Amino acid sequence: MEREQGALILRRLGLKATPRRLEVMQCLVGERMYLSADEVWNRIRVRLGSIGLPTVYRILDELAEARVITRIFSADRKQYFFMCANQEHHHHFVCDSCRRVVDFAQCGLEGLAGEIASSTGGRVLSHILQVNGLCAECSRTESEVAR
Amino acid sequence: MEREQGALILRRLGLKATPRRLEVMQCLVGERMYLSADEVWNRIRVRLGSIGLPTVYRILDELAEARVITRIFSADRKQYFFMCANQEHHHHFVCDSCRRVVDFAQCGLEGLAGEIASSTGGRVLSHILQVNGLCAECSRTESEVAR
DNA sequence: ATATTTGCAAAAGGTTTGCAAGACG
DNA sequence: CGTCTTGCAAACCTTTTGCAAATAT
Repeated sequence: MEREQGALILRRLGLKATPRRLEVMQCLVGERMYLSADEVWNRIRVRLGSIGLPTVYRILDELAEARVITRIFSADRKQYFFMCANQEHHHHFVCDSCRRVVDFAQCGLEGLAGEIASSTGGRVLSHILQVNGLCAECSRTESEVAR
Repeated sequence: MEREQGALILRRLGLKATPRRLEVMQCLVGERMYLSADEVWNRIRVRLGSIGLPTVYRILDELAEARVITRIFSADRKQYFFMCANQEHHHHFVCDSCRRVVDFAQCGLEGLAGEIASSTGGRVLSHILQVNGLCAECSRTESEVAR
């Protein structure tokens, strides 16, 4: 992501285009994997000289709120963040080994929502769907190791 | 769940059938909704006289590990627990209002796994699927209020 | 100029741990 | 009786907050 493009997104959100925000965005775009707040912090700290962890949290919250980035569910109860190019309804295939994320659109839950509604009488409002596994590369590496 | 039945489950897991464990299990069976550790604690505290919150956590961990209970994902980063009668592969329809849980089996993800594997070259190992909304009762109540 | 943003230190809050005392089988 | 459990207090660790100083527009 160009610096200018990041600034544009921020202004559209009514946020000032500060170096800290631009670095956070650039960091998340640069990675093809999800990161925790402190991982983002450690990466951009080097380049910014100094930035507080609370600031990173504040920025990540703003961006997640604005749906510029996505929170990833994790069993360790930590928050992870990922920049998705895709703004349509979609889900993530998350690699358990390298944490890379691949989007996929098909979720087939529209039909399921109808089934649940008619069988239970309730109303479906949202859903969480995340597929975990090994990406192509890690899958290959693992089978080589096994040999 | 009968007390004796709970004891049987515990013994099969190689765990001693202590009053604390039995109460935790009975509490979760009695509720048709998911509970946080401290909610379980507050409920069984009354009957046990005294029990520490760490003990509740330890018991919930053991039971979740053994898949006797399920952890529920929540946006507030707290852990919630629910006893599922159903041991087959299934998912939960969670009511956002009263937190009641309804199982459903259909998830249609077998096909999706294949699609992801063939399009990305990766391997699907697991998935998280949870549907949120309003159960029949809460859905009804809400529309009454709206009137 | 002024509202927004940030750093710092400290608090919050859920969860975990260490260890001695107690209970189950 | 020996091993598994539990209570208690304290630690942990991620995330949040308060407020004064700095910065973007």
